[in-house]
Amino acid sequence: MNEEFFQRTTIEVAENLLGMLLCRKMADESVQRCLIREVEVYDGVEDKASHAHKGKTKRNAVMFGPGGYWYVYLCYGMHWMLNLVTEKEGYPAAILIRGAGDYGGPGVLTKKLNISHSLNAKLCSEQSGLWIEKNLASHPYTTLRTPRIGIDYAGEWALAPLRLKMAERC
DNA sequence: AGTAGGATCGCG
DNA sequence: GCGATCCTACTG
Repeated sequence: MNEEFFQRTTIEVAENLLGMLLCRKMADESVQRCLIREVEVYDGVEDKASHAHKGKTKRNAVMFGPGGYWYVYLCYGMHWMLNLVTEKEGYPAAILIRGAGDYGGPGVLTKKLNISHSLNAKLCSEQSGLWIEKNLASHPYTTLRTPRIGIDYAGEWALAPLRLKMAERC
């Protein structure tokens, strides 16, 4: 994936991300490929649920940079959250990857794939050991949109249908 | 320097 | 429904 892919609107990238493969080079040089099933959109400074809402800080600085980089941070003192930065330089936005492969929940995902702070601000590319690939064997699915998880404090933004989930077509 | 509050999880 | 657990950001 090149920067053209990541620097579109966040919702666009999120829709594309579903059904693609999250690829991780493990310590033993093997590569794990996980189908991305669930993501959440955090778009702009207006969004009260976004870390960018309170302005640029040392932690969230990556969100303000160009799309195509990983934003990894610690949550609740024990879980690493994996986000993909989107949009152009100066516009803070990211997509939280909540579920991929058989791993449900953002904290479980990063634990299984051995993802932590060392990947923060790294490029989403094979050279960094964590990247995205198109899924050549994709199955048909529909996209389910619901409110995001764990952000009740965000007022009206807590209701916005910014969680995208892959659902089997029936 | 001290502190409040999380984009969670797994066990009851 | 709750406790674990620690970093960040904000306050004084």
